[in-house]
Amino acid sequence: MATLITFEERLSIWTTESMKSIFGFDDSDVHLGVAPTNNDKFGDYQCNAAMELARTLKKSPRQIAQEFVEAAKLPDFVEKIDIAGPGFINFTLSNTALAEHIQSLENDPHLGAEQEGQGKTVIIDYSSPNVAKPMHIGHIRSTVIGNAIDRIYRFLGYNVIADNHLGDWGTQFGLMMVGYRNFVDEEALAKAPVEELERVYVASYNKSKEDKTWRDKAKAELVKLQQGDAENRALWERFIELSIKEFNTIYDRLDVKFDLYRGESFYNDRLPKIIQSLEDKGLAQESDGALIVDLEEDGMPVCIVRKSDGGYNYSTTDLATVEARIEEFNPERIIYVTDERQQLHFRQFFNVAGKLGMDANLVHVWFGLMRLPEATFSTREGNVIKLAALLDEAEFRALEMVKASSPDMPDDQQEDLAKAIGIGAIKYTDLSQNPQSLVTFTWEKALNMEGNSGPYLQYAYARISSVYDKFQAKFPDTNLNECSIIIEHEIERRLAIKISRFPAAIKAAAQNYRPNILADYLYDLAQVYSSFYQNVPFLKAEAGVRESRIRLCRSAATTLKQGLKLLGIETRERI
RNA sequence: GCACCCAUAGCUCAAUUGGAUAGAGCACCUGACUACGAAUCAGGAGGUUAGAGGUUCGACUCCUCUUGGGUGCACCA
Repeated sequence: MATLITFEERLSIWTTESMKSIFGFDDSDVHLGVAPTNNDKFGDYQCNAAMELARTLKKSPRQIAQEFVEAAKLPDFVEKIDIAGPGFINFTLSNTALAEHIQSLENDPHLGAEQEGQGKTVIIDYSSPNVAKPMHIGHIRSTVIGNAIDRIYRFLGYNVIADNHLGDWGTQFGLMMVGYRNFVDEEALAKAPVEELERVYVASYNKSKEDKTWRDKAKAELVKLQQGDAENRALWERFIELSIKEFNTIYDRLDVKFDLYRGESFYNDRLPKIIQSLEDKGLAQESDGALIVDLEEDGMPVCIVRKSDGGYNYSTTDLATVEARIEEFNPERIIYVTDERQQLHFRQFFNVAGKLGMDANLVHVWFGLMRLPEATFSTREGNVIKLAALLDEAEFRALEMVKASSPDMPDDQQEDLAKAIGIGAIKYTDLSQNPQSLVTFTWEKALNMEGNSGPYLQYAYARISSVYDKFQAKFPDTNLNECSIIIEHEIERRLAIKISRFPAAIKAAAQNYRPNILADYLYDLAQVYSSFYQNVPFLKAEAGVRESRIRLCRSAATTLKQGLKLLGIETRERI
């Protein structure tokens, strides 16, 4: 297994130790390891330490590099070392070592990725739609990004608990109760439950604005619900049940699975205790009838933990949620995936959690809002796109494409393929950009099927699969595992290097909570593969070279498939 | 008013977190299907990284200011 350590790690360990012994120091702030080069003409990995060490060693960077190169004994997997520019030390791996490494990766289900999460539990809180409101385009990012992070962490060996923290509690339910009893259309409810519930809510909300008795009635129903009134409770449970059922149809289409569906209401019993401990610690104080935590010292506005009417709000619920999660799961980390508007809230509540001594590493992964080229999405403007409609459209466009390019394929296979491609396109669009950037929604971009897109990757995968199958049909007696990979051609080398960097991409994506790092990597990999495919023969290559190239293809395919799976994007052997 | 975020090719986005000549896709131009699958490939053109200072061997990246946009800021979550 030792050979599965990445070249980057092996080289970094080696340069670090060599630097220390050659120049005689024990520890240093300087980063002595290597990084991948961004251009193959500089070799495969570079070490930049010489420049940084110039000051402390009082020598020129070139001189430091020179002394290092002369004194160091190269590891056997390095073919070449040279100095360039101001003092970059560049390393080129040996082709033999590279080939052997790729071969050994084939036996590892994790393709060389270190199982850093063994024995650690991580809770990921994502998607979290509100009960009785249909999921719309604003929910896609939390769901898709959260799910990719979920998959990546599982892959790294973490015990991941995916928790859908539904918005199932709050003042809106009073309005829902009265609205439901007066306006509901049972037929519409049977057809599209959540849409009808939303309509009911909006109608009730509008009426409450001009009708005070309506408002009072809603409030009374809310109090009854909170006090456990059986009838209201049953109705509320029905809202939740209908909502989850409908959300699940979306999650099924997106291949998203949660371990828990614990809404805010799950933590209700704990809220008074949270308030109590805030008061016991002298953290909370009365202000205008509300109970607040003053965060001025920490440079933030006050955090309200109990409203002047005695009700609790989401900061309190979130605190209780953390407390409960720590007690039950003892997580090493809790990751929240929400949009950027909640940054202040999370900073406040993380701060208060710390003051309460809650011992968990709380991380807010925020992403930029999705907007239209001309405006923001808003319910009032009526320009919101429902998530179901978005997925329908994606599958529809993909189906047209499949029918055009594979007219002879059976209908059910065309449909299955269209789903994989359509959903893949949507997910990839979202996952291939930095989460923390404002996203402008266009149908053209969301459903892009060419160039840097999900379908491009799926297509590359299908082409490899096809070649591989043809090879097996033509040479049924060849056992590829007995045929060595031989790296000679420049494009073979590029592909092998690319494959060997999969673990680094995964690691960076996990560390930064940015699936786009993985998406970028996979796109690069697919590009190198496509170039390989188009520029050198393999089925038609001479024996020996042929098997080597097919085996390299197989490695690329495995990596591509695994990587896409971690983004939640499906692959098909035939497109 | 205060705080957070953003600004990169005509458009949509990257840039291994401070490294070498800032890269992709779309659109535009040129070339490659009688071929292991053209949803592809090979190439061309396109940049004062919003602007001005600073930090250092080195800045799209860090600091300060300016401009332009987004989002929050006491009882909705």
